[in-house]
Amino acid sequence: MSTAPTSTTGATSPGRGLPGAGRWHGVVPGDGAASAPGATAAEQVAAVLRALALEGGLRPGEQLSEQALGAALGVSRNTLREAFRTLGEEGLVEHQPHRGVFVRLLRADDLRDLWALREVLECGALERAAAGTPPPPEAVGAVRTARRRGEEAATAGDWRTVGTANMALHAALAALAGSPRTDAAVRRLLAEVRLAFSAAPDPRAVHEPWLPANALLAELVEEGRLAEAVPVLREYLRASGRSAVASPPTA
Amino acid sequence: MSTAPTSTTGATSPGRGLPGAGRWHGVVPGDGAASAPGATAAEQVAAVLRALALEGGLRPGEQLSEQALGAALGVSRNTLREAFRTLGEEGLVEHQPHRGVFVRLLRADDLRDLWALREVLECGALERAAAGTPPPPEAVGAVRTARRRGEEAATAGDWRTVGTANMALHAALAALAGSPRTDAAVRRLLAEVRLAFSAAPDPRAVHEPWLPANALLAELVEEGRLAEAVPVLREYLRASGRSAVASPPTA
DNA sequence: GACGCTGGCATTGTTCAACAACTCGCACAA
DNA sequence: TTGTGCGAGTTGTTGAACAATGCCAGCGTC
Repeated sequence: MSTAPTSTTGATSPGRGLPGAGRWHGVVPGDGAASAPGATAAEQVAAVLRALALEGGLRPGEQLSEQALGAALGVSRNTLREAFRTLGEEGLVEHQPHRGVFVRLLRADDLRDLWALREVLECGALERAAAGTPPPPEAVGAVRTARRRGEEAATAGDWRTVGTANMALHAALAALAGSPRTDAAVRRLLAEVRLAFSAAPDPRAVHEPWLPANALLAELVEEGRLAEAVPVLREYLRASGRSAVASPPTA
Repeated sequence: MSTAPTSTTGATSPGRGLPGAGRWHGVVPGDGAASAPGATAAEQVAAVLRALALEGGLRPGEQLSEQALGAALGVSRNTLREAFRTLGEEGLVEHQPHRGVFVRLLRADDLRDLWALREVLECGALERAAAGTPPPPEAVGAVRTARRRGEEAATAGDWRTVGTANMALHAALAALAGSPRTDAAVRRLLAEVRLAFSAAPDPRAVHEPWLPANALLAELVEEGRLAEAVPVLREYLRASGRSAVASPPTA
């Protein structure tokens, strides 16, 4: 299991310890990974690291040294620790007491678990939305926007953005239920899903196949046919899960 | 540590001081809420505060002062902050930047949301358990144990423990699916549920009515009739949710 | 009297330096 | 080869200090 080549650099490697350490400096100030200006430093740091992990800037299994990262990001160890705790609850990093914080490494079992729970949560949310009062226009708009963004990015060949839009679409579908706790749970799961995809060598192969299904789902939602969207989403997730498990990210 | 005035802090605060502040001292040392000895201080603090919040030791809406609490618990502000972060992710406290952390206050909408998601998650987990391979004996044993504990506590008239066992039973039911992420999500939800119940004036009225349903569920599970347990659990949760919303905790 | 402003004050946010506690790799000895 | 102790390095925690923010009371104005 410890086949991870990155683990060897765990202790002290002045030159090669942290891959692309210097780049963090360029990421810190006013990075595109917008974090609210009013946010605290810990939240900003968490946002930066989240973006980094989700875009493949951090290798799964890699250890995040408090001292090195704190220096690179220009924050104190205490602030960095608060950010770590936030990311830990999101499932992006793993905290091992007295050992350190490691970028989460997802295995086949994790992927199965992830997709199984997604099916329960997302389909459950959509079912609730279908059973209750029609969702507000903004919620439907979010679905439409996510679909459009994904298709535009696909046209532009920006497959990583397609992946982002894809996650946004699923979040928007779940948000139709109008349940803040469902939203939070789905957000957590999708963060892990993105982490799993972040290491994919060919983003296009990962994201492109689902564009037609996304379009169908968005159209059903826009037409208010939520009940019909539920089985579509369920089949979608099952196929997607099989695909993800078949091509494990940590080949 | 012995510095427990807590009155000085409220010097300029004519409105509301910290209700029951002095009681913290009695709970801190070797409290029943056992936290693993190997755990870090931050985790121990989180465990103490969690137990306090769940047993009504902290009033919903109450502000948790870093300085006062840190002094009372004998830890530094930084450590306390880490514990706050943990509890915040569990939904037990709410962190408002530059204002402080407050014990979570659950409103009627929160209760509706909570129970709706419980239905999706718990029933979804049970359905999955029914569809897959039979759960391991330990998982079934956990259900049996939780049921027994609840009934014993009821006989003894210890209704707060009945509530705890009740939550454990629901967690055990969801755990039959064998999904770590489902377990984590359910644990989070149940923590909030316990928080909602913590302020109940009459624990018996809250917990006693569900003992028969618990027994039925446990028996179905022990006999391997998981599929039959699903609708039972669903009706259970709907009735329980109606009851909880009908008698809001912050009457 | 009601409203808006401007202070002071308490609390939170963050940093820093230091020490304690722990893990891990490595040399050494049986 | 195996076990053990040592030492370096990391994480855990503290305490103090300062900055930034929010709250509240007092004041003046309308």
